[in-house]
Amino acid sequence: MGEEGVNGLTLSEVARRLGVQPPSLYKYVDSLMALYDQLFRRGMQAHLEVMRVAMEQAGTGLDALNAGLDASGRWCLANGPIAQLMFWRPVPRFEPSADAMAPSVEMVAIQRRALADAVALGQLGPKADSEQALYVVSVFIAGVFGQALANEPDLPWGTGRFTPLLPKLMDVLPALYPPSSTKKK
Amino acid sequence: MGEEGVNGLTLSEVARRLGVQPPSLYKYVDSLMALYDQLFRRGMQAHLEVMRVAMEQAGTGLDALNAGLDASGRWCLANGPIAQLMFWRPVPRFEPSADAMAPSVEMVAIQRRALADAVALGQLGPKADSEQALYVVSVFIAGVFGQALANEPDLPWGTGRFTPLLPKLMDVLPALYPPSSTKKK
DNA sequence: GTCTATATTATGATAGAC
DNA sequence: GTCTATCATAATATAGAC
Repeated sequence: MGEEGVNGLTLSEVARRLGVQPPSLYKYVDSLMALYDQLFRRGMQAHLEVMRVAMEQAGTGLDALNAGLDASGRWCLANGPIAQLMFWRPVPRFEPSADAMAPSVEMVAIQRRALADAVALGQLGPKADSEQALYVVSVFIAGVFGQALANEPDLPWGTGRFTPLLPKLMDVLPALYPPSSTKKK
Repeated sequence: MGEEGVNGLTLSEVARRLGVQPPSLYKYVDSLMALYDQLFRRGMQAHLEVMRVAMEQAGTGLDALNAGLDASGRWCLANGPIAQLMFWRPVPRFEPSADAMAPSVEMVAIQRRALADAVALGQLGPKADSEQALYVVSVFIAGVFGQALANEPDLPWGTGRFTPLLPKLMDVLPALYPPSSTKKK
């Protein structure tokens, strides 16, 4: 997928690199689309786990959210093609199964919780406890990750022109959702 | 490209839809990659023109920048697959020619100029007259456009969950690059 | 400027031997 | 669990007739 594009994956090439004949693969996978589904499922699971651990270690509220996005960005950049498969859907006739999508639902939930915590802590105004705020955060991460992957895919997270911008962008969240009082965490 | 993904374009399918045999196409185009280059070049040209007109009509500084990004977003969403070809590079062995890239260079220049104007007008602080500020803006547009195209590709610009966020994000630019004095445009 | 015919290469998938 | 053989399909591209 890295060499030929995400939808350049073929069972023939997989077989070639495994030193095996193509029909042998059908003992392990039902079809090419089933293989994509496996890659999608495992990717979603690994990504969720990485994010969850980072957020739990960081605490609550904005700290957790920032740590989670940082971990997410690192994982996505380190797993470029899988992340593209997960978040950009570049394979026309591939629809992930409900099973494969499950971790994604959970991921949204923990981010939503972090936003609610940030509001409870007075880090953000009440409007940040919303779907819209979640979309804003998703735009930040999608923008940074997308630009990094398209323009400097080989640079590690935290270097280059784009990935260092994510913390700066997260710092303006309070400008978008100003806390009413001035109490700090 | 819309139906099969950007790199699902084939000369055979083009011929099929033109009601023509595949070899006939070689009178008009040297190769599949040359066809991609034409699509890229014309797309870049049209996109630049749309942006330039919108910015000139809107005035200078942040007004021009906002109008340009709005026009850009509309164009990209209305020309999804071409925009993907232009900004995401989803075709592995395709490298746009220098000729095809030329409008892109000009596009960066006019955005840079709008940022400099915004600083001169006191709308943004001096640090906004920088490459970094350009990257921030590109992250905004890439994030919004990417999320819109991936999640709600058929909704027009200005509707849905993501594209209405772009003006709100542009509104926080002064929080990222605060003007030193408080003079307004 | 269009066509037929063809070369070359590749794919996903199945049947069935071992 | 791996293989060979095969089916059906598709792609880019060229040669050369008309």
